Amino acid sequence: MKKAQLTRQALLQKAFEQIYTGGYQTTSIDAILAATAVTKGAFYYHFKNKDEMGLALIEEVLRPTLRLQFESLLQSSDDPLQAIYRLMQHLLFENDLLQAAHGCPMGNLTQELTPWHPVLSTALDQLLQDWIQLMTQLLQKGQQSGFIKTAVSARSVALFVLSGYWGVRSIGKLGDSRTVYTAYLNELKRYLNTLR
Amino acid sequence: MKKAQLTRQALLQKAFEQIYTGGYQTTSIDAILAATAVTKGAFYYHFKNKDEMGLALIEEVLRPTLRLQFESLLQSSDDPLQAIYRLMQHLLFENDLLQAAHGCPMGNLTQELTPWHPVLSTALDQLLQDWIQLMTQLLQKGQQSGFIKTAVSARSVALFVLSGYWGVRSIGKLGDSRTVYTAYLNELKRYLNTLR
DNA sequence: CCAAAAACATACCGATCAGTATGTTATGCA
DNA sequence: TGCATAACATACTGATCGGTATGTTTTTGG
Repeated sequence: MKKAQLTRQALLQKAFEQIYTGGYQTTSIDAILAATAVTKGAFYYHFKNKDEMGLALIEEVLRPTLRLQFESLLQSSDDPLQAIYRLMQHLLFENDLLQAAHGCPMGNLTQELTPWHPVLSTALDQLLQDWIQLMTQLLQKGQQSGFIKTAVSARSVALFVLSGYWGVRSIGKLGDSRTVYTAYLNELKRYLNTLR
Repeated sequence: MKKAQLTRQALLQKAFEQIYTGGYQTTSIDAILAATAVTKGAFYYHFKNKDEMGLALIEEVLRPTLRLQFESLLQSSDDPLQAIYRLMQHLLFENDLLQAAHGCPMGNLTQELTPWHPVLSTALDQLLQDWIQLMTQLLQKGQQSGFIKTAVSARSVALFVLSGYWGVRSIGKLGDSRTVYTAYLNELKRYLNTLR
């Protein structure tokens, strides 16, 4: 990789970390520069402004990461319900990029930016739609292969599951996230089994 | 009510509106003052600083509102599962204080403040714990009166339901909230029935 | 009615922060 | 090798915003 691309990646990476743990507004460009030992001139050479960096962050960091998670989800089991459960378990407990106290990166950004930043919100919406659609298709395939009863709406289930995930990550940011997550996973497992 | 208390209430009310629709950081004190025709001197007479106003907002606006919602929930039906469903339906569609595009006030604040504001986060956590506990007790009563199977954990269910609610309100802020909400409610109803 | 405190008004300050202006150095290519 | 441009460095600006200093008005109690 060219050296210039390396600094760009470094900026995006540190920006992601700081924004994930501290929020978008709270993370100043100066703080990112201090953490990366990059200067302001370099930053504004690579990005027109802070928002464009945010956009690049969504497209070049968040999107590939999510894609990766979902691919491992697809390979984790033939049974889509078990695959979904394992994914959630992984996202809540085992993934070392995600930390309990800091919630879901995408959920965090959505919540913070939605009221006042239409451009980034639209980008996040597109990501979410992909996410929903992938899980819906997975569930539909599960219905065709007889794993899941056909009486339920795959899209509703996908939405229901993702809602629960976003929500529990929010709740986990407040109190004792470990016990919250285990309680949630228990009930999620029970819920998923009612779909068979 | 004394005149001084009226201005205090006006400040909290407008602050709530602006913070609910625009976020905590984005809402400047100056903006609140402009909306209320109150001056800065009056503001800092009533509140030591912005954060103390945020705390008053949580305790004096959010808490009573939630309490009100829950009381109407308790009176809405003998069947706790139906009561919960009706509450969610009401919160998502019928409540005119809450608007689809702006999410859940408490969820919004939690998401935005958690990373960097421990004091307000603690206050929000206490509110949430009340919320969870009330719903847990409601479910336990439902188990005792035979509405709900005793095999499930009331606390897990409460957490599961509240997570879904917070999550779907987040998701609803992004895209077409109406269809999202209806799909969610459909699956929620199905889920709740599996608890019988 | 009048002092004292409550309640409010106005002008200002200092820090932060996104963004810019203007440079300098590194790199690739003819 | 030299030059054009990419890539970065430094110093600065203008606006915003939370908070303060210092007033003035209003209310209250004796």
